[in-house]
Amino acid sequence: MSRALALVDGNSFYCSCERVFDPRLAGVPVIVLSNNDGCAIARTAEAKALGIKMGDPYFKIREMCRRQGVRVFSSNYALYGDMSARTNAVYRTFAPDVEIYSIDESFLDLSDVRERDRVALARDLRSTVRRWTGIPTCVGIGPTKTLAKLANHIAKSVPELGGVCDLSDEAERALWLVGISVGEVWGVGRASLAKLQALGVDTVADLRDLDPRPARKALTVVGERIIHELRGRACLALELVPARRKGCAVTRSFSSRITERAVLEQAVAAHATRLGEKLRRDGQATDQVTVFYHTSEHDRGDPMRSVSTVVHLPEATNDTLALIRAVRLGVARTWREPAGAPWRYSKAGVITTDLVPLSESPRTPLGALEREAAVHVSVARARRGAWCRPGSGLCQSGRGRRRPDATRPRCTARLDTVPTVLAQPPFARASARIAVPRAPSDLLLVR
DNA sequence: TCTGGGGTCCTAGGACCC
DNA sequence: TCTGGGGTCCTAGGACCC
Repeated sequence: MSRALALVDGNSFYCSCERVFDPRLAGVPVIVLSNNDGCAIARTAEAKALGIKMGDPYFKIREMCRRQGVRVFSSNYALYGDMSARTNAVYRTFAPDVEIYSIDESFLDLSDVRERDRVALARDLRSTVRRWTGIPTCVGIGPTKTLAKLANHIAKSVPELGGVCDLSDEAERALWLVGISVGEVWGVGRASLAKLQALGVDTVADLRDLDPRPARKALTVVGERIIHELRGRACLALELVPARRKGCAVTRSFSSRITERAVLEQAVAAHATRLGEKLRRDGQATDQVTVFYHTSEHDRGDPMRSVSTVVHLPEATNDTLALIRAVRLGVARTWREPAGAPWRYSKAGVITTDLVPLSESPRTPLGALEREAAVHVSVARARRGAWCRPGSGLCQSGRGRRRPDATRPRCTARLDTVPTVLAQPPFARASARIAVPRAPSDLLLVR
């Protein structure tokens, strides 16, 4: 039996969750906003038809929403998480092997289902999920994850398919691939799209037929994997056991700009508290916390400041009080009283990137090496327009799906690096790393 | 002409995802 | 007035070691 994966995703998932609990929202444009009601992160088809884009700042569309009768919701992640669990419970009654890929997407292993029965099963799955949870879904089927994703994209964009698309058949698949832009492929973002277009690659079929070796030069091994996946050769495995989380962050924009140290300290303490909750829930711990805070890149003309500092803890912990002490220390080491116009900070957060299972965290070793925490403070003049958050790994121009503005200046902020030795002696952590044998080929992630 | 060589570890930054 | 909050993986290059 041939390998077959289905990607099932909830349509406009957050909006659909809201609709489950208020049937009057059916047929009405609905959007859900990000934290602080900053921008639109979920839109129903009716809202998309009004021209509302993913990530649109709410203040720019507020008036239009009012005029058009768009129902607007703040996000409610407890609700969405609960609904996600319900949909996955239904998926498991159709396929025992399910990888939960995101809050609204799961891969199902349909390899044991006969090829001619797969579409019917997918239709049954859709209607059952709709009946039992109220959530509308689409299903894409293919021999690899990348093709299942693409099939799901087709299922969503071609209404005649009734929400299900099966790309198992190679000849039929080839017909679809010539008509789809390469930018729709999972893993091809804005930067890769530009490189591919320069190589004369416009459609998914073009990419499938590209020689993998030059592709690797332009797009790294990731691009080479995509090509093999598009040809039906699986490079990405179904991951049934969720991987241990490697990092954890709690960050928030302030609802309004802040200038006072006490307010900042309160905020980072709250973030540290939340961080401790997340770590304890996962049975993880950390021995270093990065604290950052910065002014807004949108406040051109204001004095700008971006701070990121690493605070080392004596031993790995997930204790709230220890984490709060650490982040307050981070603020104490970096806070500056303004000489002139105050810095108006827009966002703060705490990040850990080196989590260990609590059971593995070693006791403080005697005579351990002292380490230094470097405090990076960048001061960028607004008129120069340069801006980044050094040391945080969170450069605005390079991360996430933020940065639609290609003209935004790159990170050229001047860095003043001020090494700071903490009063509390930091300690090196005995290595908890376990050597993992390398896969025979770096291409194949399938086990 | 020519400045050792190779391995590992770590970090910063880029790119992508939802 | 008002522009999200998380994550992952890959590569290059420096530090360090023998």
